Amino acid sequence: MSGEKLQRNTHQKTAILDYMKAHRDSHIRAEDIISDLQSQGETVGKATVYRFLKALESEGQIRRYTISDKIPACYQYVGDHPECREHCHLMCTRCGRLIHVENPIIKAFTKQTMDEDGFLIDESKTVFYGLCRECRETEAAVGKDEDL
Amino acid sequence: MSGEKLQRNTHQKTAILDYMKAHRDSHIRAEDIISDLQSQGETVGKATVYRFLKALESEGQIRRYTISDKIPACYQYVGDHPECREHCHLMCTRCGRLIHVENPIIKAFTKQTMDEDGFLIDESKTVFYGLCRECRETEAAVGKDEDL
DNA sequence: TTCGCTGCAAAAGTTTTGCATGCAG
DNA sequence: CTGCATGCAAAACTTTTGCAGCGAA
Repeated sequence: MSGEKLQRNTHQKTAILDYMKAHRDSHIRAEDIISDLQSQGETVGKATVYRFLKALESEGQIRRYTISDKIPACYQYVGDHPECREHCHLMCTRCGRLIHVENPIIKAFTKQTMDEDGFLIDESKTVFYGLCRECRETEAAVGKDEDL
Repeated sequence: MSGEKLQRNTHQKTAILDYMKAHRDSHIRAEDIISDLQSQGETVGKATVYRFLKALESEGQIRRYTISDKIPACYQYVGDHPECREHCHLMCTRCGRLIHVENPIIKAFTKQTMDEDGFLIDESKTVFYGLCRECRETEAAVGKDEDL
């Protein structure tokens, strides 16, 4: 639970984690990390990226998910501190933005679900999908469906 | 919006959709559908399965997601009728069981999120992850961590 | 009969692995 | 120094596509 998977602190790991943190409000693919870091002059191979991404995911620092058909897997930084996982997230299916929400209503729902269904919700894993304000406004203005 | 993508009704499509409905309480991979249907004597190729799965997903009848590192993509039937999407789901990360929940608390949360953040939640896409009663009991009894 | 659907196999992508070398501790 | 981590390239998978033939309407 308090796992230290980073047995050695390499500049590759630092670069990847920094990248994830810097892009915490958007969805990024493994490929993005690789090409962006490499064009920044960082030496990093895809094997390292995939390996470290997987390690971070099992530590709970990042989350892996699918937004659309076109993008099989993307990753997002969700926080390394326990309190960062005490809330749930809203993800915009249009722009990929991730919004953190801490809301007592969800706590009430979590409790009720446990009482009625015996189901223990892990809030940190919960993501509400929908459209953020900006995307709704854009969509309303354009009146179109262009997906990403 | 009222799409009829099934322009022709073939036994392959029927078999795939029936399979999805029959297994609506668990997570299944494309590969499972292919091998299970084929061992039932159904002639169905993987191209057809992937094509139809994608069509069903864009229609909203099934949902695609990732549970664990080991399983990149799994699919689940979530209903073809509009009212079926008026609720959200609890998914057990241990056994993959999907539980349907209709709860006024969530409606309140949806409304509040819209008022405060301008974020329009699509409830039908929402999944709460956690442990179902059975898996919690099993886990408590075994006191172990074996994942799926 | 028509033309959308299917299966096959090849192609395109994505992720993992083996192994020699590099570098953090 | 020691041995975990990295990069490369090949392997293993997953998903998509082209195309000829099938079969539902």
